Amino acid sequence: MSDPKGPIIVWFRRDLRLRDNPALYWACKSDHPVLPIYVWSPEEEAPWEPGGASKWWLHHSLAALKKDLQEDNLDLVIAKGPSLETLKRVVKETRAVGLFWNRLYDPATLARDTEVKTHFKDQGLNVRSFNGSLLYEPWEIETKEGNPYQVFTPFWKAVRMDLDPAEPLPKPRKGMAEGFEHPSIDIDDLELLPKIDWAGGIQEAWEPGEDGARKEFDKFQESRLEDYPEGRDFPAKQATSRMSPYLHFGEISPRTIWSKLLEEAPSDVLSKRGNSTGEFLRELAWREFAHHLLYHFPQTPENNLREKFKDFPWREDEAQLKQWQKGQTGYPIVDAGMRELWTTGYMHNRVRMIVASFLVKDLRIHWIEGARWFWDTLVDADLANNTLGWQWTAGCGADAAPYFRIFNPMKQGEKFDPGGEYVRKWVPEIASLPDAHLQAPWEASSQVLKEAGVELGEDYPEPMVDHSEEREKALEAFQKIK
DNA sequence: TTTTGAGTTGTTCGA
DNA sequence: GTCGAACAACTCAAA
Repeated sequence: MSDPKGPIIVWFRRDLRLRDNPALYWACKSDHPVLPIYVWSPEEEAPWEPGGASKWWLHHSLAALKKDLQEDNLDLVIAKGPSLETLKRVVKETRAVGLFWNRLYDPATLARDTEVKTHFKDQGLNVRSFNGSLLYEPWEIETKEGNPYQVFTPFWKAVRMDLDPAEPLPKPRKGMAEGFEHPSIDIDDLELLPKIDWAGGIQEAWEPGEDGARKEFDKFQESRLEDYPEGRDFPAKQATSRMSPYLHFGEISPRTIWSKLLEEAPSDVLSKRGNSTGEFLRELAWREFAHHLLYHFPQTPENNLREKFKDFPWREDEAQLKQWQKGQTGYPIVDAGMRELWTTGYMHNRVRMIVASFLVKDLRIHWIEGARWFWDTLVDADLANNTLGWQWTAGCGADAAPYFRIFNPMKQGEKFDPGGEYVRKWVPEIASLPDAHLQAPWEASSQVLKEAGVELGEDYPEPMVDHSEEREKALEAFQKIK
């Protein structure tokens, strides 16, 4: 059924870019026409189908990709339906000779891709998959015993110095691939955008797509990187890289980031602490670590990595979970974070830890409830990172926070939002309180509250629980599973 | 096989 | 106000 002049299909998934895209690059290198396709099949990622914010991002990324490909005379075909069936149909209709893609590593898509690969290989197609989203393949990095690393520091020591990422591949040259016509549905037909338009805040904060990724990275490298080690802890500063959604959807590759940063810095920045380039690349290695862990421990999105946590006395409390989700806990720094998330699809990393600690330790609601909420609301929702982050906070994951590390929301607020800028932005109803009372309004005198025009329980909630009491209860709960 | 050192992001208490 | 110790014991990774 295949035709010697038939196309090679490039199956786009979470690699929505032209530069350093191995599947696209090698397809364009061949002397076949290239047919790029995106197949929307969220049910194949169950139970982690992309959430609302993620779908918003995807919509705009696909539009950007389609436009970018057009400049190379390539027409992105959009389809929906089960991947294997859809690809079978397209292969048949186009008499394709090859199918290329970049690998993914989460359990659901991995299983699907294996099935797809087997099917088309049996059909005699040239099926090739590439590494487009990691610095190393998960199976390449192992301890001397041959096991996957479960502690970050030895992992980082093992990878940082020999990491010699191949030069990022260039954008395929125009004219290398002849356009190939095939019917497509509209991106709009995928219905990725919310029915109620809640995305205004996200729209303002982000520009999805490969161009957006490069602009954001350039800005980071030029102006935010130098202050990164210090500044990244202060949510009002916006000193983080903001690369997470772009990395998740593959709009920039980690290899590109790695090589761009190292070409201007000596490689010993990786071995000593305090250098901003090294500190940031270390964070990129955390992303790598998270993806390797998910590959080796595919049960962890739902299950504790540490077995003994099965007896942890989690509480079920729908009402409290809702208060947390809506940013109505009465703890300003927590509420600020949860509202930033709801409005912009993003939350500053420092604040993610604070709100996560509050859910898991103060409320002792199961970490998976937090993971699910983040999954639906974050534009950078990523199964590997989300799983590692929540299990780390809860204490049940790899290299986890020790049981006694319980964030104090008032202290964290005073330390990392000393001028109250972040809290005032997201919790405007208490913005007139003086700095001294901003992180704990219930401790202000009635006089101070009155002057600020704040009536607790009316304009802004009383604290939903008492932090120091809950801290003690959390410590007790950990005693039980010792 | 056994031993040894070490482990992202914190808080509280008492000197 | 500042500083160091305590907060458990365990698991991992390497020697």
